[in-house]
Amino acid sequence: MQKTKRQQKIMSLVHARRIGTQQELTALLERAGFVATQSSVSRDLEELGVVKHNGHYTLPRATEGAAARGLLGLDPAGDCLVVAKCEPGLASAVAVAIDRAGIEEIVGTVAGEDTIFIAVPERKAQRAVIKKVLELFG
Amino acid sequence: MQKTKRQQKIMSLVHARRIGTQQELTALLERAGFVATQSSVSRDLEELGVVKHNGHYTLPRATEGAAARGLLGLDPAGDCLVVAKCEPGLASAVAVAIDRAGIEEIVGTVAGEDTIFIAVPERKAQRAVIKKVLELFG
DNA sequence: GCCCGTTATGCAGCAAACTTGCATAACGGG
DNA sequence: CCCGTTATGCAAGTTTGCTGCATAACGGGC
Repeated sequence: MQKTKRQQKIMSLVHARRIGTQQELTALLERAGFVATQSSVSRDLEELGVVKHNGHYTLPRATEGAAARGLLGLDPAGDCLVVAKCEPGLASAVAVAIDRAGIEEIVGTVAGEDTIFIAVPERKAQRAVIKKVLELFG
Repeated sequence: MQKTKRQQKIMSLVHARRIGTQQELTALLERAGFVATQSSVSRDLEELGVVKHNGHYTLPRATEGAAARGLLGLDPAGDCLVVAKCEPGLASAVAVAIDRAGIEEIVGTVAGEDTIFIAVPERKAQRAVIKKVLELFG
């Protein structure tokens, strides 16, 4: 099974260059010896949590603006959770900001010391929420 | 798949009575509606970490050690959550210990008064996390 | 050492889950 | 409304997991 290695390659490619389309990424993968279709690439990006931002794919890493406000990272978990990592003690403040944004896909949030659990209805909403929260803190 | 339920039954049986052999346990299981061979029971005991001590099977020291440090139980919930029950007031301390362990499958944790939610990426990771946390507190 | 009761394990068969490509639907900018 | 791009239902092929059978390995008692 080459899925794992292909995804690793995708991560390094996404990190190294500005990739605008899945077709482009598919071609780069093929040049690296990983033959796959756009379907698979789409699913890989989904699993890896890579999002398209400003016209190119990028790791869902919190921006400087977000870090300045306590948000360090966002990760999907299962189908219905998004986990936000925050600087110690700031999770509640970040959660309040997220709650106030009134993002429709969010069912509810729970904040601990440095972590927030954000409940969403289903997988599709995870990416939307990650994107919107990043925008909120960008 | 009845493996999980069978193992739960094994745990309750081991907790409730003095069971001296796997044959005996197999018979008790069958009486409870779980038909399985000694092979499977052997593998179950291995997975559950049940050991033979003083001539009968007993729950591993790991659990006792864990209780001494505030952790009372671990249960999967849905596909992406593991719920840890703790002694009142100790959830945060237990959560800190879990966080510090740096278990790779864990996406994030949120601690309440006596309960911790542990987010994992998917179902497969639940078992791994439960096992690793138990080892941590053993 | 030799039995014999007990436990562990290699192997094969079956079932469930995963991965993938194809075709096509859904989305979104212009 | 188009068209480039991305997501997804479906089916085929593959992998992984669970199980029982047969049997090997272990361990206490003699």
